Amino acid sequence: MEVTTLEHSMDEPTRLMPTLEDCSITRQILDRVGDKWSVLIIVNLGAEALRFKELQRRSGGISQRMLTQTLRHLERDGIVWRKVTPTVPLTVEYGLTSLGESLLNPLTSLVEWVNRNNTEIAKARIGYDRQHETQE
Amino acid sequence: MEVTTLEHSMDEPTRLMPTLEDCSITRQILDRVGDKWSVLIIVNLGAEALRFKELQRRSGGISQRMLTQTLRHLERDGIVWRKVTPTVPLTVEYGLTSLGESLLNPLTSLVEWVNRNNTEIAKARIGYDRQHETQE
DNA sequence: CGGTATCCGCGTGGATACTG
DNA sequence: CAGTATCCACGCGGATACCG
Repeated sequence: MEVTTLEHSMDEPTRLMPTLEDCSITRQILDRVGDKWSVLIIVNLGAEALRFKELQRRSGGISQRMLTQTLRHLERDGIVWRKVTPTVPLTVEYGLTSLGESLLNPLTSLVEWVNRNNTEIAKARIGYDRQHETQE
Repeated sequence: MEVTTLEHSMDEPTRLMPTLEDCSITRQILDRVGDKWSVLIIVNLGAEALRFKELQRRSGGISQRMLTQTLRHLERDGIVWRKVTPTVPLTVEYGLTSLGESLLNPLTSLVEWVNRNNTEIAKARIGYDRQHETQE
């Protein structure tokens, strides 16, 4: 990976800036992370492997269709595994692969950033909205 | 770096992640990060403050409308600042606030994760697709 | 230069019904 | 239980035209 040394006058030391604009694959993965349910599913599976119905219950109001779709995408990307036990009725379990586990870390730091800064963001929004409510 | 095998016993009730499903604000920020252009804009502004046109040129094929919209959202959230200099013609500069700078870190780790694992993901996709191409 | 306004196609995702 | 199939509303985002 090429390292771009940036002369930051901020308190930040040198940071390597990964080029992302040229990798279409990066865009694709980011889209996956950014879609409506992926993060929630990954986090829920991060604690333990779960069956379909249980996963659905823990994921708030996700519909059956969206849960299936999201799981298929994540399975295709090698982030979750799927194990079918042919009992009657069927038992299907989902969990994170090692790749998925490794994704949990950057994802966690992102979620933690949000949790750390959500009040500041909320304040910023209020300030912005007040300043721009000249006329409605 | 190999994945630290975090083996969660099934009876382990404690969560290793902050709960995100109950915070609607978290969902909102994640949506922002996940939308088509935000990450690209933030990373581009991470290097240096930029004027509108220059930012547009560095952001590949983003349209004027989407760039404006994305910047307004990020400004509202307190992630980027906007400075207007009333020259003729107008000079408008955008940059990251300290909040935005702090977001750069988790974002970078996420992008780096993608860069580290994109080949593995690509392989996983090929394998999945081959296994599921029963008929086309 | 740095936007806003308008139109519109297309994909995302919800609701519902049905299957193995 | 764990899906698939179908229909459809909504909003994202592109293209284009115009403004201060």
